[in-house]
This record gives sequence, C-alpha cells and structure tokens, in this order.
Amino acid sequence: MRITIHDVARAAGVSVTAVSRALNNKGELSPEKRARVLAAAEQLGYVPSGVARALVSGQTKTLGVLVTDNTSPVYAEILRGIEEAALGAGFSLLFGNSADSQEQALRWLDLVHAKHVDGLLLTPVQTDRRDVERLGAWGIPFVMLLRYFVDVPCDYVVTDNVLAGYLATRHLVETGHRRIGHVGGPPWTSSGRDRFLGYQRALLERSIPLDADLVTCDSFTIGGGARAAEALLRQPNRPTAIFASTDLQAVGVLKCARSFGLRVPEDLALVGGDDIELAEFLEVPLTTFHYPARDIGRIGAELLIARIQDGMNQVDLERNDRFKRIVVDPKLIVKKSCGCSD
Amino acid sequence: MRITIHDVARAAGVSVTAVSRALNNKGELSPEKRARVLAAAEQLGYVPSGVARALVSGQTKTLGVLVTDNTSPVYAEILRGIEEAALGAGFSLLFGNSADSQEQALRWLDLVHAKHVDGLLLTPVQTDRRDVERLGAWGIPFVMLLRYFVDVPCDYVVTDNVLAGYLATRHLVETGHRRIGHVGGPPWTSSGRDRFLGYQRALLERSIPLDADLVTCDSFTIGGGARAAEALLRQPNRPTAIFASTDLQAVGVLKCARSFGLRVPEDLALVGGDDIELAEFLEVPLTTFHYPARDIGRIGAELLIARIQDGMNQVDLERNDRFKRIVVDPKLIVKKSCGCSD
DNA sequence: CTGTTAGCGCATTCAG
DNA sequence: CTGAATGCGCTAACAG
Repeated sequence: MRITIHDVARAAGVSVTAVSRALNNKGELSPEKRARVLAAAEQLGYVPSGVARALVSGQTKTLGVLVTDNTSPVYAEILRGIEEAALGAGFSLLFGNSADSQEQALRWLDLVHAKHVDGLLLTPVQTDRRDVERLGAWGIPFVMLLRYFVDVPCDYVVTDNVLAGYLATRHLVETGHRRIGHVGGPPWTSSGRDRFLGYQRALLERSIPLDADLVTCDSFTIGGGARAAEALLRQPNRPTAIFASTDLQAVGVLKCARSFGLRVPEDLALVGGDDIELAEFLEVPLTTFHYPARDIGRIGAELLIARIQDGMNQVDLERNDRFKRIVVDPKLIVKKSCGCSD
Repeated sequence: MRITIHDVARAAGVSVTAVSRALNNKGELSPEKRARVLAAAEQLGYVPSGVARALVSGQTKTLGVLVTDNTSPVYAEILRGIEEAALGAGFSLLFGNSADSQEQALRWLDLVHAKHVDGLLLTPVQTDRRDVERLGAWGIPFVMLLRYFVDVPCDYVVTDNVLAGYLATRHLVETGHRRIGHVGGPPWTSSGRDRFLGYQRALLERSIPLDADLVTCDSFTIGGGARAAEALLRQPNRPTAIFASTDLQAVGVLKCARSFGLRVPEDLALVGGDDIELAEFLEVPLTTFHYPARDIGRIGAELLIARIQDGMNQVDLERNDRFKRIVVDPKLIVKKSCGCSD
C-alpha cells in the first residue's frame, strides 16, 4: 500500500492542505508546522504521486522521445544529450524507436499522447506527414531533430546536411576524382536528400556532370551501404570514389569493396558521414564529417522545455512565427579512407 | 482543451459509465448503445487519459529502464529488445542512464518511482546496494539485466560471463600463449568480475600461474581499454596476448598497441567481448564472444511483464523462492585479432 | 441493461 | 495562517 498525503497529515497532526503547502513550499504556513510536516514525510518515506499531480496540474513532467533507431550511434548520442537537459529540468523521458515506419511511429505517438507527455522530441518519419499532422491536431509542443520539413513551421535542430554533402564530395573532387559515386539514404528523408544535394552541388561547381548510374539510395545502415555499393561497383565503368551518406553505410561499402577485391583508398576512395566513435578504428580509418550529435539532442530538449514552461503551444507559435530553426555546421574530418594523403 | 469521457457521453447521449463500458468492452451494455458511443468517440477523436486511468487502477502501463550507457552497443541492443516486448504488451518505457553512478541511479529511481512505473528493468550500479534496497522497500517488481548479486534474490537475465572469459582465454592459451594479460572491467561489477574469473580459470586449468602484473581494471570503454593496455604494454616483460573484457576495451587496446608500434595479432594477440556489430570491420577484425543482447532485453521485459500481470510483488517472490535466473551461453567468434589462423 | 455516486491522490479555491 | 470542500478524468460498486 502506497503512502499518501493523508498518512502524512495524520502523522503530523495537520490537514492535507498543510502537507501540500509544506511540500510545495507555497501558500502560507507557519514555519513550525512546516517543519513538523517535513519531518513526518521524511520519516514515512513519503513520495508525492506524480500521477495524481499530473491529473490535477495537467503536466506530467515527461517528454516523449522518438528516434529512428537507438542502436545507431548518432541517435544514441542524441538520446544522451536529451537526457542531460531533461534530467536537469526534472523531466523524464518516454522513449521509442520508429524504425522509420510511419505505422510504428503513429502507434507510439498514440501511446504517449494518452500518457500526456508535455512535449515531444522526434526524428519524423518523412514518408508522409501523418505524424506531424497528428501532433499539430493534439497541440502538443514538439521539436524535430536531424530532419525537418521546409513547409511545416516548427522548431527544429539539425545539422547543415547540404554543406556536409558538399564538403565530403568537394574533398573527393579536389583529390582528383571525377567518377564519384553516391550511396544515399532513403530519398524521403530530408537528411538523405540534403546530403545528396550537397554532393550534387560539389559536382556542379566543378562542372562534373551528374551520372545517374553513380547515384544509389538505401537505408542508413551497414547493410544498406553494402547493397548500394554492390550496385555501384559491379558496373563496368565503376566509380573511383564514393561518398556514403553515413559512416554505417561507409562500413557497408568497405565490406562490399573487399568482396570485389578493391582496396580502400588505393582502388576506391571513400568518405562517410556522422563521425561515429569507431570511425577511426575501422579497417580503414574513415574520412567523414562531424557535427555535435549530443548537443543537438541537448539543445532540442532545452528548446522544448523552454516552450513548455513558456506555455506556448504550437498554435501560438504559428501565429507569432517565432519558431527556432537551429542549424549547426558540420566539419570535415580527414583520415585515411579518402586517400588524399597519398 | 482535452476532450474527456463526459464530452463523449454528451455527444452520444449516454452516461459516462456507458462510455467507459463501451470503450473497455466490459460490463453489460446494449450493442446499439455501444455502437453509438464508439462512433461518437471516434468522431470526436477521443483518447482516454492514461493519467486518470493510472490514478484509479494503480497501473501506469509503464516500465522503467535503467542502463549504464545507451551509447554502448550492448545496451543499445538491449533497449531494442525491451522495446519489442514492451510495445507488444502495450507498455511504454521510461528510460535513463546511470553512467554507473549510484547517485545518478538513485535520482532517476526516485523520479520514476514518483511516476508509478509498474516495474523496472535495470543494470544495477554495483558499487553499493542502495538502488536495489530502495526497490525492495518500494515493492516494485524488477528484473536485473547483465549483472546480478549472488545474495540478492530477484529475477535476472544475464550471460554466463565466467564461461565467456574462460572461452576467450582458453582460446589464447591453446594458440600457445602463456603470458596473457587481462583488461578487466570495473571490479565492482559482476560482469567484470565473472569475466576475470573465467580468465583465471582458463589459466589455472593449464597450470599457468596468475601474474598480478598482467591484470588491470578500467571502465568498459575505449578509453578504459587504452589506459589499461598502456599499463600492460609498457612493462619490460609484456604479455604476448590480451583478453579484454569488452570489444570497446579491445578497441582501446588496438589503439594503444599501435602507439607502441605493436602489430595485432603478430606482436600481440587480442580477444574482446560482446561481439558488437562493428567488431568485424575494425582495423583488425576482432575475435570475441557473442551472446544475444537483444534477446536478453526482450526476455527480461517479458519476464517483468509476466510478474506484473501475475500481480506478484517482490515480497511474494521472496517467500516462494520462485525467481527466474536466466543465463544464456556466450559463444566464441574467431576472427583475426587472436592470430590463431597463422 | 442503465445511470448515479464515490473515490483514486493531490492542489487549490474558499471560507473561517 | 488554516482546514474543509471541490474537482482533475476515469472506473467500479451500487442502486434502479
């Protein structure tokens, strides 16, 4: 049996109101009584029920966090960052993976909506917009991470993926490559598209025509990278370099290159993305770009918490056009896989 | 303004009880009314308040999950496994990292206790037992993952770490090594200790005396592995092989070996642990041991949910001595770092 | 079959 | 300063 405010009141010989006042330190109360209550509460090991508080206050002090896949190093980092900010502000985290499936995302969103999360941090599934539409309808404040929609006004924290793709590809161009393949991510994701746009821009800048045969798309995973690389490398006139959207995909490329008997970087230059912790310890240390994933999570959570505490809901924001769009710059990390030091 | 059961009742022209009955499909209710209620609820987009339900039922349909560090691949996998089982049963996950700090763990436990989690999955911080003692006092059902206490009766799901350490070390012995160093984990963790015990057993079996200079301990991270390896490799009579508790530590060993100009496996054989996804793609593909981390999470969650639904609390369990202690066997994965194929 | 009522634990009016 | 009373949204007796 859980002990309640009534038990404390009885033990301290006061009313429940007095207990509530003492514990929340608000309202008038004689110091003497306050002390008596606090002592009784301490002695009984009383813990106020968050559920009851939530029912009366309408605030659960809980944030929902929906990511694509927490086993991916980038999302794992983001989660850490979110936690840092949330715990500091007294918020708990209801966590879920979408696996980039809209159905799974919607199921999870329904679940946390029923649980009255005060706000939401999410990497949207961008195959369609049912998720963000639902959030809008519910009026729950939310902040997008890593991905955004140009025409959905909301807060988001992302890295400049166009710049990232550009830096990666330009580096390969400058190293002398002209047949540069691209292992892209799912085309419906803004991150995947933007990195591709950066790739395209770098080529354009040097007047290298875009060769459709050199552009592939697959999931942001090792397996996805391997499949995409397979399609690129089996071509008679195969690329001499590949820009893979993510380090995980780049690992897939490494694996595939090995099976083709190609050495990296001698036979195939390679640049990845995200700068995962293990990038420098791989078979071939990976040239990649870095951005502060943990900070993205932390900043997103801080922003969301500020929104919640300001009591601004999405509608208010829309009216005021006061959304924060935070974009952090990536920077190129040159290691061995691009072969530029040869 | 959130829409409530009263709104639905009014819209359908029935009492709130009727609505409750229709939605939960329990109690008597004419099919005709039921249909009318369901239609109204659907039409209004009504979502029952989990908070209110929790207050009355005493069940939040929420599980707490406390891991050491979600950025570590093993915990990330476990989290996935937990989610699989939890979502299927309609449970949400309140997530947190302890960073192996008892203070942080206790802070988080207080938080989720106030939120009335129905149960808890955790990797205990084993520096002391305040965490499990608190859980016992609260009477919240919990299941330990990856770590356990011999003298704390409770459910747990772990891998046989003694066997794991034994398999890893025996393999090195069989390859002809006699000076085998050990990069261990934090000595207060059961997983770290057990892997060391396995190491010790393998040596004993071959009558190789344990050399205290060859045993080091540090955190289960790349940095920890590098520091520990540094201590081992700078010795005049350095080991010819190292068994590192985890793959992450093994990566640290690789890094350190490189800085000493030692080639792996030619100058230094190496075996890691956990079989992280990237193990085979490292500078030197890692010989390691594997166990189903995701399954451990899933099984733990299933077990916990069964406990919750059976309504058995810790006290009942203690009386009945019916705790489940699930131990899954690890198996050795031979790659290149051990040098056995030479 | 149905609706009225009484809490779940708490914060917050509102009269004393 | 203080406490009794109200209600957050819902479920479960309880009477019709």
